[in-house]
Amino acid sequence: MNSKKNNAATIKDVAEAAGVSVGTVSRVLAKESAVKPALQARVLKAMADLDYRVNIAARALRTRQIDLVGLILPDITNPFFSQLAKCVEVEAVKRGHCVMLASSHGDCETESSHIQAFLDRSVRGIVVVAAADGSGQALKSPVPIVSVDRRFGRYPLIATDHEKGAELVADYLYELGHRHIAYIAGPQDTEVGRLRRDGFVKRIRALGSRGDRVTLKIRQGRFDYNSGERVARKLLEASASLPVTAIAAASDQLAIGALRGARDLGLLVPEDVSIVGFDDIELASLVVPRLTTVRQQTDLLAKEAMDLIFDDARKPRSQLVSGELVIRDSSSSPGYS
Amino acid sequence: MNSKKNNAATIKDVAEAAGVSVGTVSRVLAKESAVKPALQARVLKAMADLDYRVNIAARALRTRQIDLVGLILPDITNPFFSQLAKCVEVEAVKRGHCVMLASSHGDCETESSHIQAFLDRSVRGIVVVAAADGSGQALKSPVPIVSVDRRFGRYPLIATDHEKGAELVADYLYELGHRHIAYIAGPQDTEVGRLRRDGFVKRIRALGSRGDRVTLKIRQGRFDYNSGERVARKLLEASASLPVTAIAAASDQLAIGALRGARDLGLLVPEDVSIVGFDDIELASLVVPRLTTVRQQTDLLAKEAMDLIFDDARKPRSQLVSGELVIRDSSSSPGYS
DNA sequence: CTGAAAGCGCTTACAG
DNA sequence: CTGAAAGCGCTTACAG
Repeated sequence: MNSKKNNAATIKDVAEAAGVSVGTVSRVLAKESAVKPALQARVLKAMADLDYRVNIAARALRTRQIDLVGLILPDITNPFFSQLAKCVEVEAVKRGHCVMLASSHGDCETESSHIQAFLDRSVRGIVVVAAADGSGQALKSPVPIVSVDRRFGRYPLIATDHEKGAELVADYLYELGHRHIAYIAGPQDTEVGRLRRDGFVKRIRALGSRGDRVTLKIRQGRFDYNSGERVARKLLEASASLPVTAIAAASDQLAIGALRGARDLGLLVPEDVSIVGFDDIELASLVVPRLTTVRQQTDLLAKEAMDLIFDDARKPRSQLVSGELVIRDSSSSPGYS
Repeated sequence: MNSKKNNAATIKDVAEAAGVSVGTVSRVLAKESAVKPALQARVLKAMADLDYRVNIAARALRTRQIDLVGLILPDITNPFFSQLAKCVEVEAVKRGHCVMLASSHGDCETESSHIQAFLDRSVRGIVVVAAADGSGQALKSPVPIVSVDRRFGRYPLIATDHEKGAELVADYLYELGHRHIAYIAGPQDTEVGRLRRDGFVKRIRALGSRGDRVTLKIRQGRFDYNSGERVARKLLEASASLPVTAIAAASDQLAIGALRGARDLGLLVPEDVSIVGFDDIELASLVVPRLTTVRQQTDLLAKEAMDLIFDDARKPRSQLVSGELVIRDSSSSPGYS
């Protein structure tokens, strides 16, 4: 019976080939512990000769840790989330980790079952964009969890300063001279939806009470293209008597839907109505006309989140990342032609 | 010393609590093997009482398998790929598996290092959209690998019938009466780019040699928005003398970029120029005007790929999924007003 | 600095 | 049908 099987080489095979103990091989694997150069060289050669690859499962069983971070998103096809996923993956790879991806489809139970699955797999940490407000309340986790964009349970949240971002838009539209404004809100059962709306509405009201009066219509949408189109249409059809000159939307997708809605009614943007979004997804600069919006710095959001997971020293706490107003072609002073 | 630690319960704890051997617990875990109902009930109760969760790493070490499939994409922010990722995730969850996501960023070395990382983690199989033509040639894998959309090495490929899809577009434009046509090709170092171009060009030439002559301009783009805009602009500016009445693009992103380019030149779509895409990403039905395109059935692509990974019985082999022409508002007969 | 050995938590022949 | 036991491939005190 040949001791050499056609299976992959193990640490034992390497130890034999190098004429050392498995402990020594393990130590050169770990890099930290000092091993005499001569032995180290022999071990390295044996590993190369045998095409040795460490067995991750065995290591995970011993150390109760694995180079893996979990990422849970409501919907990977949402361009903002896919942008975020990309950045999270980049940050994970930088740290020598892989990422496991799961979709909650906006459902809390699906979400928590995925979290449990990640925990079962001994992930190093979990990044989650919560499925809905109030999800994840009951959860206890042995590893760091950090929520991004939408808060999960009582875990720290890394998010854009939605309120301030929305204020930027309010200031901008008011300064342009708009006094008949509509706001298409995101879902009010999400914190993001509420913060953006509150930031916008409060600021507009404040401006209106100090200076010129402003009429403000608030409409409810989801975050997607279709509801943006539908709501904008109703808004613009209905406004024959008291026309709205500007629409601020809670997301770029809503705004892009609104662009469509306006177009279908034969209205020109920005001549007849200005439209402003939020997020600055890739598409925002490509639609016709290019969309004025608030840029979320996804790379920073991802980096902060991963720092929170990997920096054991740092106290885990929520953090806001500022949004930036990006002015493009979908906005102008009212009545401009 | 208390035998009860604050660590999670193991199979041994469950065995003790239920008064059976660990083998028996393992058997009820496996479900297959028959265990007497009375014992089974005791074990189940003990598991519930102790909030027992099986240790995946230990199981993986023993069985050399883990409920994990790998997914490698050139770029998750590409809407077609993110759609595909969503479908793959859904199919994986159906089969009780998690998915690991990695981005190759179009780089072959990054790609192969991710493949290796997946293999090291004992994934059940890998789905990969190749970074570039010819990538993955050298690779040997102990688990099934299947490529989707862009072939990886000599592994089976599940893809839309790009050639036939492109022919659909050629037939459609010709029948509408277009005789001055441009094609914006995808990268020719990708099979997809070549197949779509060849399908389109050959069919147009065939039609042109049998019936009315057709002038066909072929331009080179990548698959993204920006190159579509740039190329379309040059094409339409240059065509003052011999105007092009229709542009077929190798992807929706190209086509949407072309829409922008046309718009910036003051051209109306479809009145001045028809534009047709390929893929049917979500956005295609939301841009202004709605884009005529060829729909790729991502759900089917994902399902076939996963079937290939999980159906050990089935002979792994490539398969084409048909594309469907979706006619919307960006195309019409030439000279239509 | 290095080796011998225990042990992580499972699964699975092997008996009975 | 069930139990006792070996063993998957590592890491890490423990000696020396």
